[in-house]
Amino acid sequence: MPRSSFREQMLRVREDAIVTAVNRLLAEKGFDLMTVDQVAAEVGIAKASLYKHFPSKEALAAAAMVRVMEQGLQVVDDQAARHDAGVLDRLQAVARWALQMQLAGQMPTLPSQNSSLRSELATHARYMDLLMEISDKLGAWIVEAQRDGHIDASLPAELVLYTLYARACDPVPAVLKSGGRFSDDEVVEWVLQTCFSGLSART
Amino acid sequence: MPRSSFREQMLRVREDAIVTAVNRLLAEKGFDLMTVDQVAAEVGIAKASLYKHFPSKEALAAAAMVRVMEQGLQVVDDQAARHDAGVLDRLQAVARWALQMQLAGQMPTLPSQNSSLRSELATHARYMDLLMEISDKLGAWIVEAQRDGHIDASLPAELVLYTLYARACDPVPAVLKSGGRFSDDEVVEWVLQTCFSGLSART
DNA sequence: GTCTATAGCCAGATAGAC
DNA sequence: GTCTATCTGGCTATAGAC
Repeated sequence: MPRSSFREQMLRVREDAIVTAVNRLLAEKGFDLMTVDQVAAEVGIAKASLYKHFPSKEALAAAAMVRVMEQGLQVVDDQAARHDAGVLDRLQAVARWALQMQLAGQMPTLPSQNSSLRSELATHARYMDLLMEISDKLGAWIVEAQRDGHIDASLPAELVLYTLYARACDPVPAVLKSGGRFSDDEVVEWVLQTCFSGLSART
Repeated sequence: MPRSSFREQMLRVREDAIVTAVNRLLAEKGFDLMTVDQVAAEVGIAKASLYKHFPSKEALAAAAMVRVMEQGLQVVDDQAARHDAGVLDRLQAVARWALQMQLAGQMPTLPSQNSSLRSELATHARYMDLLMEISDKLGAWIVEAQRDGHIDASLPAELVLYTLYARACDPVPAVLKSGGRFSDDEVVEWVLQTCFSGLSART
């Protein structure tokens, strides 16, 4: 329908701006402290207009989570296409991306205790699909890394996966950065090093 | 004043019950999702009575944090009194205590983004004193462990300290436990192992 | 689909009797 | 110090004009 494509494009651009604002605010303050008024103000539209695009605050957060997970899945697939790297390098590259996003203030956090948000996300098909696809792919790499002796095979693969996921909301990088004495890159590499050598097989 | 001691004792018992309820609710839902009504209901008194003991919700949380840090300081001092253990064993024992408290639902969490709470805590003398005393003592052990080659000396001591503190709010143990396939002790030891071998000196 | 204005709700905090 | 009842403000969400 070329007749409606311009309007649809405008719609997508507007919704993209909304999701960008939500993403930033979620990264800065988390879901509970983010208000819909702040989102509207940051986008520069009225609050009621927001609700024409998204039916609830939870839906706003879900949209931001979906977008960041699409980006994450892209990173995973990019790593899968590398033929020069082993599974450990790929896992590290994904964790590095998450840490860099977090330090750049672009990683939305899901304060794991909010029930309304969690139940909404659990019923969000696209979100759950992305979560499972990423988990499956990372899980396969983890099992392979354990088989090859790069990751301690006595650890449950779940523990390894959750430990990697937890880097996306690790408070340590932000606190270290706030001290002002280290660069982002230093912080990222230190955290990566302590994380992965903690998971590595005993020598 | 022996005349007033009975009343004062009752007061302390009542306030202790309040702090216990706050502690549990903070561990369960965090500061933002905990309501003062819930605290009052759990203690079995009216909300207005709470405000006779503590002037604000933030003060309630601060009291709970002070108590848990007094317990933590006690653990640190107990470890300092052990003559059979090296610094690494002592650091591990403290981290183990924090993880066990968390899995038992008794470790209050401070969702690091709330500004009203953080500013109140920053002006809370007893809280800051405890934080500094614990940090000083753990910091000394960390430096010693680095000098002795038990912890990677190329890592900033700050990073090591924050990494240990972060175990108290690590989401990994709770998620692993919720799967139901592992015991608390297994989870604690796995997390400790990955944490400390990540910090250990390269061999 | 955008806005202004407001409904409805809930949580933190307080008044005032006892 | 405890209670019941209430105030106050901020938040999500919606009504209704344009």
